[in-house]
Amino acid sequence: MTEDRKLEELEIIAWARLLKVSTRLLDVVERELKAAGLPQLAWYDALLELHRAGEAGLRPADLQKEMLLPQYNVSRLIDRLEGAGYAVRIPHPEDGRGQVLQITEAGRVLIRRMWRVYRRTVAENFASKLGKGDAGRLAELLKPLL
Amino acid sequence: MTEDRKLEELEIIAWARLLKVSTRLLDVVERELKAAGLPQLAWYDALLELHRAGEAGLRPADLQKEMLLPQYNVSRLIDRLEGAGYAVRIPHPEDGRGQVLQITEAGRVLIRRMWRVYRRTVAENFASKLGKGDAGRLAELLKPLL
DNA sequence: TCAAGATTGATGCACTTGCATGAAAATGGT
DNA sequence: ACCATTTTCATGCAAGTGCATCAATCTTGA
Repeated sequence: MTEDRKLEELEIIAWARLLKVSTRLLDVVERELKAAGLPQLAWYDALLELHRAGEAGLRPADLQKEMLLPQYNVSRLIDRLEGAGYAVRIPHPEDGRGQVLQITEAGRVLIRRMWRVYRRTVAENFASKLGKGDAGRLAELLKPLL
Repeated sequence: MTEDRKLEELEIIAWARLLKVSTRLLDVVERELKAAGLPQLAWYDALLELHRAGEAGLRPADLQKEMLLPQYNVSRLIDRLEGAGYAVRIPHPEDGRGQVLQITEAGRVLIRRMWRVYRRTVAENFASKLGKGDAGRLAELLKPLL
């Protein structure tokens, strides 16, 4: 049974703050990436998944699940990644409908360049503002929400 | 001086989790709103600001600051709100360039309808998953990030 | 084995967003 | 008072997203 009680004041505040913090930080990250002449964070996320998948590659549907994006959106994101030379589509050897995605060397280079900017931005705007041990506490608090 | 040390593992985890939780929950909220035949959350945010501004109304530039949206985006959001009858643009009496935005009665009705769905979704997917006192702790941890 | 249904991925079309720029009014320095 | 600058808001055009739907292939059950 799902609870149906009213939201407490503190719960609303926590939710609002969570929302504000994450959108604001995402905003900063996107701005920094753009300022550095780099693509959107979504490209990073996608390429990172492909990178992790390694030689075996990843199927679009799996990428979709990881990224919480609608199918058509993934399809077009791949279009652009492939167009830019950061990933390739390979026909799936066993499933004639599907394909396998792999990151290219250029893609790996891009990931590293993006990570430098990403890491710095998160360090400056997130990590450095937390007190000692707070990151761990925050992670713990958020765990049940996943 | 901004810190430049590497990110600790726990900090990365906290950041990733924060991101995941907020985007996932936002996703659910948007889906629930749509399922209820209601507009996007952005409309709620905008109308709520206008509602809070009361009789005096709000200038587009102020709305923009609150909502963290680019100027052109706010301009067009207002177009749609006005087109749908939820808000009105009134020429600013003293500043000939500007205008004042006011929520309409229909807008107030919409807010209430949206809040019911919004509240329920946040209660079910956020508040109810937190332990006793965790909302307060979460809010405290996030405070310095604002 | 074969037809019904499910799964995988792409795409046409309408709408939204991003970017650059514009027009109109206000402000500020001389 | 006047011109240059700034502020406020809108908009044309390109790019991205949402939605519905499609074609191709795979799976399942009789």
